Amino acid sequence: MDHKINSSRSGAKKKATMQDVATLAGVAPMTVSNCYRVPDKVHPQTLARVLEAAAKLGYTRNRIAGNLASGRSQVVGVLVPSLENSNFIGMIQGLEDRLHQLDHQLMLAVTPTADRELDSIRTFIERRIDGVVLTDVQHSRDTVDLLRNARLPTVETWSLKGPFIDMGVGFSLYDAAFDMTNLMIEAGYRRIGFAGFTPASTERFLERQRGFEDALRRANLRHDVHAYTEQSEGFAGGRITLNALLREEPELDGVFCGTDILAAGMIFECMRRGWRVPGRIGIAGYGNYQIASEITPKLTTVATPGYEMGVAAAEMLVGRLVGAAPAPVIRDVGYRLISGASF
Amino acid sequence: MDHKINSSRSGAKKKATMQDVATLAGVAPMTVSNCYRVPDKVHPQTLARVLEAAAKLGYTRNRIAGNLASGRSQVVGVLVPSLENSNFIGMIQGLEDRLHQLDHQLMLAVTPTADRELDSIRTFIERRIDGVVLTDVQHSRDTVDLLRNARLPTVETWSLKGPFIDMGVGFSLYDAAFDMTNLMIEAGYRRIGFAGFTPASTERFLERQRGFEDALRRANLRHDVHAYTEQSEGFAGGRITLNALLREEPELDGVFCGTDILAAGMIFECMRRGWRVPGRIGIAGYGNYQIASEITPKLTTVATPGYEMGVAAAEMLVGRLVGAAPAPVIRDVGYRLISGASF
DNA sequence: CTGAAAGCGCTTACAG
DNA sequence: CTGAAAGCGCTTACAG
Repeated sequence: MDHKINSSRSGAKKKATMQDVATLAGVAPMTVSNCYRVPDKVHPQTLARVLEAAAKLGYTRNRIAGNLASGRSQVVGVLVPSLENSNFIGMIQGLEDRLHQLDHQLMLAVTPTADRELDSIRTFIERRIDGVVLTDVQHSRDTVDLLRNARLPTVETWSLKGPFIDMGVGFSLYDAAFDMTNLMIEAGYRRIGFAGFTPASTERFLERQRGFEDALRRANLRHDVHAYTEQSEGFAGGRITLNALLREEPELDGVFCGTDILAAGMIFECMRRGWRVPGRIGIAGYGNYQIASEITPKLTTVATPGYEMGVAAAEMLVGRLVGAAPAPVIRDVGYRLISGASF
Repeated sequence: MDHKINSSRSGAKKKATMQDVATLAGVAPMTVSNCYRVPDKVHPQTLARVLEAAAKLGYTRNRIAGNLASGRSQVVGVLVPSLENSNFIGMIQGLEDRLHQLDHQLMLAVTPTADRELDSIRTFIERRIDGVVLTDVQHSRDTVDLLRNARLPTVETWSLKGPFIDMGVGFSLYDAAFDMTNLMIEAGYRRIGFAGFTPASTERFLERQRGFEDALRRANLRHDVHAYTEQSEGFAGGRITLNALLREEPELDGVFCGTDILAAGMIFECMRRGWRVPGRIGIAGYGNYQIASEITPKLTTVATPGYEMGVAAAEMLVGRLVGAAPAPVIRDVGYRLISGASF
């Protein structure tokens, strides 16, 4: 036998193949294959014999070869614009967990720009991934075309609206804000303000703000107390917006903050003023960032369902691959209100 | 031609192959292959003709087939115990960035337990990854054996000490703490305490504490002012340890906190007391968490080089694969002191 | 610079 | 429950 091909790892024993296992077990290679793919359909004694032979040889199946023959890679690609955002991390975690259970693997690409997204998708397709998970629904024309032409099962996340290339999963920012605001109203708050960032995430903030306003409107309460600050202000934005809100509504008794960073910053500011939270003022957050549970009082906040979205995306993709009944193409995974002590 | 094999995607056009491109371009399949692998060695005119044919057919190479033929997958696996820890995220980011530049892909597994780690490595090997990056140097006997027997290029991270299965990359916690403490000493601080968590991360904290103590010892300063708290206390740990340190050393003028969470909590406590930071007291952090730059004053802290570690791991792995000169097996990526305004 | 031949290690649809 | 034959789409070492 000629081992030259193995030259780069000249010291390595050649890996055992299915053929080797078959020979040792006294069966055909296909039977070995059956042992791994459909063990139920193999006679228990045969199965035992084969597995023993495999163990003796230290055999590990080569799924690359299997992929080529079957046309399925059991790999799903996920693209996120950044790893800084804990929402995306949660989604990756959900994907990984569920995919692992479903015997699929996760290939990750970080794609801060449209070019890089396109590039990574192209590479993923060359690697014959079975499906792809995209962040958000804004993608270049080229990306959309590429995905469509390849007929690659695709899930877009963080939106319920689309337009979707294929499938979508998300939740309603509006509903989340609406519910949270109602919770504050039910708790007795009557003069509630909204604090948000500007202008970066305008679209996403607007949806929250509409939910906020509609809840107040329905309760016949004042719904036009808003304040905005730059994202770059960090915690200081909490002080800035609190001051602004108080100027507009001196009787302010509650604030719905568009993110936990603002909420935390506002709590720090209240601490500085000697205001009790709650008591003097109630504060709601959004995002369930790490700080939400570290701060005192813990924030009552909205958990964005990154993890759940990842799980759903994994299920939608694998469901499609195994050819189950055509599942719904858009999934609403909802959200959770995390109950803290900040109002 | 029989298309039945394609049954699960019956509507799909069959994908073009290298053979198809070759036929259209009037060359041999191998020449098409050459166009992709070694374009420099192909006559420019031939190259152009082939690429044109490929474009016309919407051809995308099938790297799965290439992998099988070449024995190289150009995929690197990374295993992290959790995605909650921003240090690991940084490492993944570094890996992904560098790997992308080197035309390799990243497969990710989250492995909170030793069993899951072993399981994922097994799957990775079945997928014939070219190398693997592990978190830390504590791995089960089975994992070590599996990796050794497979002769899979392996990099273990976050340690300089090993013992390593193969290669290792890390930095010195001791040096980082030593340098930071010296910085405080040079800044004029004379009664510096150390605040840490207990008992979770004992080993890693001890290394920091030794660096801290040696720096003070060298300057003939008191080096036995320590306080510990539970990790679960979050920011409150800053208050707890500050109080404890003050009981031991009423003249305390500085604190080196084992993590930014403690440092931030301590700043909040100082805020509450009306103490200026710095001025009344100087505070150093560790970890360069997100909060380090969000808080006022910004923390002077140690940046753990997760990103750099990922980059280094990518280079070590790919370097090994292309068979470059046997590179050093252990790499110290150092650390950076982030200069804030907290002392 | 170009290419013929063999082979990478599996899985497929099916018959027995 | 078992297996013969063909084929998945590339890359290899080499000769010309």
